Amino acid sequence: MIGTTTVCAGAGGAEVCGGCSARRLSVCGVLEQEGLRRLNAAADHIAFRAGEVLVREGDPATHLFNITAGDVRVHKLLSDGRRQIVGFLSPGDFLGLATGDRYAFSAEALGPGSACRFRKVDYRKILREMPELEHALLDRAAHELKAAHDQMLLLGRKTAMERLASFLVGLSERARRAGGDGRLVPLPMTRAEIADYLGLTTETVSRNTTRLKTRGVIRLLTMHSLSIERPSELLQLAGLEAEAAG
Amino acid sequence: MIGTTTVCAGAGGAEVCGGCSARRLSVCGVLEQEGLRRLNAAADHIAFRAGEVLVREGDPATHLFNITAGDVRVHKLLSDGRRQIVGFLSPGDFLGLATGDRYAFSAEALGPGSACRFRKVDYRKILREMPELEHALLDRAAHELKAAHDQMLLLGRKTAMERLASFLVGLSERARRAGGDGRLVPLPMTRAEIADYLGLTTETVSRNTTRLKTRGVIRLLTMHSLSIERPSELLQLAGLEAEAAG
DNA sequence: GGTCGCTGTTGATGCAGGTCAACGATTCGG
DNA sequence: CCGAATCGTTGACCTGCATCAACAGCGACC
Repeated sequence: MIGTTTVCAGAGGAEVCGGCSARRLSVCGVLEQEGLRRLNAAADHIAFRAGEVLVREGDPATHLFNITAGDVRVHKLLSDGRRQIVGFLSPGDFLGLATGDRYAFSAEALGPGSACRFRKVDYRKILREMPELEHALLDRAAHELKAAHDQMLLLGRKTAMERLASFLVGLSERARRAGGDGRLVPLPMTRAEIADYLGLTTETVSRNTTRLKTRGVIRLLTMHSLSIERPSELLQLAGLEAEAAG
Repeated sequence: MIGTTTVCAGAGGAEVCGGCSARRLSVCGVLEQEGLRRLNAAADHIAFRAGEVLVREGDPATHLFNITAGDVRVHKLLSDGRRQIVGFLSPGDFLGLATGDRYAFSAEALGPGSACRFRKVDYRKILREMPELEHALLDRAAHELKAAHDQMLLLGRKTAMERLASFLVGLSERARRAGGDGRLVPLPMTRAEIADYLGLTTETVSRNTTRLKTRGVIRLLTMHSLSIERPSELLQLAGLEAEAAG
C-alpha cells in the first residue's frame, strides 16, 4: 500500500523514543517510560523520500502516522485536477486524525523524512488503554480545528497579499516552535504548493512575494528560505494586528 | 457573561436527558444511566432567543455547549468587519471543541433554541473520569476536522455555483440525519449568512440560487425552505460526482 | 391593514486575481 | 561541469465575482 516505503530494520525498544527529536513536539510527549515502550512496540519506524506518497485519498484508512523528520503535504483533489492543500506537517505532527473508513486526503513527502506508523486498529486499542494519550490527541485535534477555522477565514475572506502574509507569519511561528528565532523561515514547499494552500495561483504568489521583497518586508535568502525583515509590518499585512504605520 | 441567557429553572435529574431529542445525535448519546446523570449534574440547561450571543470571539473560554434545539452560527471577524462563518450548528452539535484559553470565534443563535452549558473546568474533570465520553468527543473532532477540510477545498478551489450546490447537498444530508427525507431542506439562515459561509456575496448567492431554480434543480417553497427536485444534478454541480447527463 | 425596515433579487459596471505566454533561474542526473 | 527539465518571475490580457445601485417582497409592529 505504501509502495516504496522502507521500514527501519534495527532499533526496537524504548531507546528509539528516547532519542527521538520529535518527541517533545508530539502527542507521545505526554507518555512516561512504560507508555512509550508500549506505543513504540506498535510502531513501524519508516523512512520516506521526496515525493513519496504516505496516504492516498480514497484508499482504506489503515494507518496513522506521527511525523518524526521532514515535511509532508496534505491535500484534496477535485475530479478535474484542482487541488487544495489543507496542511503542511512537520516533525511532531500527527497524520490521520480526520480519518473515517477511507482517507479523505492524500499525504506526500516534500523531502526525505521519517515517521512512526501505526495500524489504526492497534492505535485504537492503545488509546483505550492510555487515556492520557487520548487526551493529548484531543488537545491536538482542538488545535488543528482552530487552525482550520483560521484557514477558512483566510480562504473565504482575505486578499492575496493578506493570505501570503498570514502564511509567512504561520511559517515563522512554526520555525520558532521548532527552535529557531522566527526571523529565518525555511520554505520547504514550491510556489505551486503555496498557491494551492492559499487558494491562489503560482503567478499571484510570485507577484506578491516580489512586492514584499521590494517593500523590504522580507528578504529571499535562497529559493527555499527567507528572512523576515519587518515582522510587525508583515503581521499588519496579514490582518492579524490593529493598524500601525507602514 | 452570556447576557440575557436564561437558565432553565426546573428539571434536575436524569429524566431531563431521557427526554432529550438531541441525545441520539450528541456525544452524550454514548453514555449510560449513571454517566448521563453525572453529566447532567454539571449542566446548565439554557434557552436562547434569536440573535442571542452564546460566545464572543476573544472572550475567555469558560464554557462549552451541547446544542439541544435550534440552530447556531459560528463565525470569525477581521478587524474591518469582513466575516467568515465557519459552521452552522444544529441539535446534537458540540460547541467549543476548538477552544484554547479564549474563544477564537463567536457563536450566535439563528433562532430560538436551547443547549446544555458546561463550565469548561467541570467538563475537563468529567472527561477524565469518563473515557467513553472523551472517545466520543475525539470522534466528533475527527468528523469536524474532515468537514473543515472539505470546506477549505470549497473556499479555495470551487466556483460560486459549486459552492452553493455543495452547501445545499450538505444541508440536505443534515436534514436526512435529523430525520427528514433529504429532499425538503430547511434554510434557517439568511442569504448574507450563506454568503459569509461560502466566501461569496449575497448577490452572488442570490443569482446562483435563481439559476438553480430556473434550471429546475431546486424549488423555493418559502424564503427559508426549499425542495431539491434533481438531487443527482445538484451533486454533479457540487463537483462531488463523476460526470453525468444534465 | 398600512407603512417602515429589512431581506432578497436583478442589472450595470469595475477590478483582483486568473489565464496565457515568454523568458530567466535553479536543480539534478550524468 | 553541462544540458534538460522543472520551477519561478514577469508582462499582457481576460473573466468571474465584487461592487454599486435600484427596486421588489415580506414581516413586524403599531
